[in-house]
Amino acid sequence: MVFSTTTQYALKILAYMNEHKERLCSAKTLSEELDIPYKYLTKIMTKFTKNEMIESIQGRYGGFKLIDSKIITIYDILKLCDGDSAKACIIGKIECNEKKKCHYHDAWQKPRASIKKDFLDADLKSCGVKDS
Amino acid sequence: MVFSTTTQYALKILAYMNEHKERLCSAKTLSEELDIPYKYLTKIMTKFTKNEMIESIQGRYGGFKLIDSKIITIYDILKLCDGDSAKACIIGKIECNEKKKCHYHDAWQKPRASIKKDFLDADLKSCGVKDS
DNA sequence: TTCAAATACTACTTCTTAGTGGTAATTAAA
DNA sequence: TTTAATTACCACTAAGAAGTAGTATTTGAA
Repeated sequence: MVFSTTTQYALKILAYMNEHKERLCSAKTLSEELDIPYKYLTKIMTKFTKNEMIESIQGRYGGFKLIDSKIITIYDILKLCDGDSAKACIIGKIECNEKKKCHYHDAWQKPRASIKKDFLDADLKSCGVKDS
Repeated sequence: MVFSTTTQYALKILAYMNEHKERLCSAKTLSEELDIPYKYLTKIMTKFTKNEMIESIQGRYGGFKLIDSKIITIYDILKLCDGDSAKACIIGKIECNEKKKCHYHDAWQKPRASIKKDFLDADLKSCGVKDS
């Protein structure tokens, strides 16, 4: 189980944008600051924009920014980049449920539930913020 | 976050072998029963054998079997197929720890701990067995 | 209105994972 | 000792993810 390169990039990018939400972030800046290949990064940004996770402003002095009103969870990010992170069955069995369990069903339940719940709770804008 | 095809195959294979530990399982049988491409399966089996996760018996009437004395956890299987499933930092930051946390550190702790603990506890031979 | 700096788009290359093909080596039964 | 069914090995192809290249489009300032 691994988070793809794209997912890791995505998480880094959004965390950076969140830390600098007062200004636009250009692809050039993001690429340099986060050490992500420029062209690959722009691809990811376009994807985010199309999925309305962020807003893009074109033309000179343009860039990207988070949408104030929008809540983005870690789960949303993973889902967009890698697909559903907490699939019901670890071995992809269709008929795997509480009544008819695959061999690994019980062992997978806790990690899976934790991933789903904790990542759905983890709003990008607040998850790095200390409780006070 | 996704379990690779190889990992899913591996989990299926070992669960099947565990359910039939009284006899040898040939690659042909495993391939047919579990619907895994034969040639790809034999590659995985060789890998398992080399890592001493299972035992292989060559020649006619040969096949594969679990080693009675050997404990195999889900964690072992994931590690062999996909690498460490519970990396310390979700975005691969080297300096990410309790003192200096990355943006996602706290959100990742519970799922990560659950994966590590519950998968290390999940012995192949007993994880599908009901408590009695 | 021109221009430079930015995003958007299309297509390609490279690398890794998944899957295939052929053959050698092994082994127990007949 | 022959044979057939098995694992082991080597090399290839196919598909998908990661990364690159070039160009079109957009846009605000000079």
